[in-house]
Amino acid sequence: MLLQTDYDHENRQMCPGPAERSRADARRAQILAAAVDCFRQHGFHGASIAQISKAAGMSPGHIYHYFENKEAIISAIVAGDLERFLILTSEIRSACNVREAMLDRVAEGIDQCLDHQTAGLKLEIVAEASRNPHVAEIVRSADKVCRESLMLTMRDMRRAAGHEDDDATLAAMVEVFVSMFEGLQIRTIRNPGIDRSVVIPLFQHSLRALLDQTP
Amino acid sequence: MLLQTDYDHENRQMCPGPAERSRADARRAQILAAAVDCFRQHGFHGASIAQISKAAGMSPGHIYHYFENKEAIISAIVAGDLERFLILTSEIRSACNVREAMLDRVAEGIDQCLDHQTAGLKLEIVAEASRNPHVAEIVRSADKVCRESLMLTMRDMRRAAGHEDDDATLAAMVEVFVSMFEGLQIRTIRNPGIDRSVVIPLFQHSLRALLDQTP
DNA sequence: CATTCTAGATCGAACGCTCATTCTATGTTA
DNA sequence: TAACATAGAATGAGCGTTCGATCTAGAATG
Repeated sequence: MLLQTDYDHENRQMCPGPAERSRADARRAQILAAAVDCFRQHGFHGASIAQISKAAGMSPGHIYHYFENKEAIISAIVAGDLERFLILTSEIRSACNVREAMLDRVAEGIDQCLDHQTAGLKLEIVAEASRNPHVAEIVRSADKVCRESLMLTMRDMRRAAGHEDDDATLAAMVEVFVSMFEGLQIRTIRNPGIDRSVVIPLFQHSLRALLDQTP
Repeated sequence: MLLQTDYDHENRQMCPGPAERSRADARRAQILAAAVDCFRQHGFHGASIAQISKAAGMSPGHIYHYFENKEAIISAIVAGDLERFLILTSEIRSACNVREAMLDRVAEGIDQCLDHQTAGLKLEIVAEASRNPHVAEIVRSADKVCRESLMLTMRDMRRAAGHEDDDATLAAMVEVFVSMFEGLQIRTIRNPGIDRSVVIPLFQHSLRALLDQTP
């Protein structure tokens, strides 16, 4: 939803149907998929429009019908990435036993962080955010939403266990919680031989200690 | 020591003295400092030789007297970065009470990870390693040394507390341990408003749980 | 001590290339 | 026919890198 220039031009007689409503949206998705591929392989600045256009099966010039410039493609990818993350957190939040749902899904989260391709692009995005103010703003505002969602989740979880924490403590819990996962993205680059099956139980142990801590 | 082409040409009557022995080494350091600055601001591929040469106060061509090409500059920075990390871990290892030394230095480590400038460059390096095989090799071989050093440290620490762990468990402990710190580097970009004074005690709590765990 | 020599230090213009972006012409579709 | 889709060449800027010319400081020479 973010960053989608309203471009609907009457929208094909009311059928928002099958994920790709208009030809324009299909082309847009096609470009984004190709760009993700290229950015993974060469980085934001290493990948050229020529490469992306070749991967997307169209001419370089044609890309500019759908995106204002290269940075707009980057922004769209970042926005899509974070939209997906928001969906994940809202899924966790809607589970009946949130604490167990969280711990159960740790393995899934770890596997996602350990995926080399995914991790590479995520790191590329953060590195870009550390110097590109426009990307930084997208990343930070979405991160804020994610943190707030996680804070609410944790407050419920802690209340159910009889703890009442102030906001600062909850925020810190969220930071440490997220740190561990995001750190794994770096780990998988620096040590591709990491053994997931041994890391998972340790991870769960540490998370339990974090979530159950008494101040 | 790494990446220093033997370039001594008789070395000024035997005085390896004050950190910068020859003029060439001084220039080299000057270029590296300027490059670090530029890379932080624009990334490895966003920063140009022209920019770096201006920041270093010399002509573009002159840089090529000291570095074969741009990637050699990147490699030198990565190598220097990791050399410093190795010094840090060896310092921790040589403390008398290693466990307490480690927990004491958590705050220091956190502050370092939370430094926006440092974190930005570290992330740039990892992102580059995720696609540049040459950088990846430097990063991974140094990471291996660091992990081995940390494993030995942890084994001693755990033995002193009466635990005997196998290598896989120790390796996993190291991974989770390092994950938490490296994750902070991402956190400080995604949420610059992070409150260190609340995060530190939580961090220490979680680390204690990790280091003292009974299998 | 003055002069010449020389080799490294340094410069900055020039090269060839690739980039992001633009523009015009043509194809397609309804 | 009208509006949009698409191609691909053109543009100009900027890139990493090379190269020949100049500068400089100390060694060699007288």
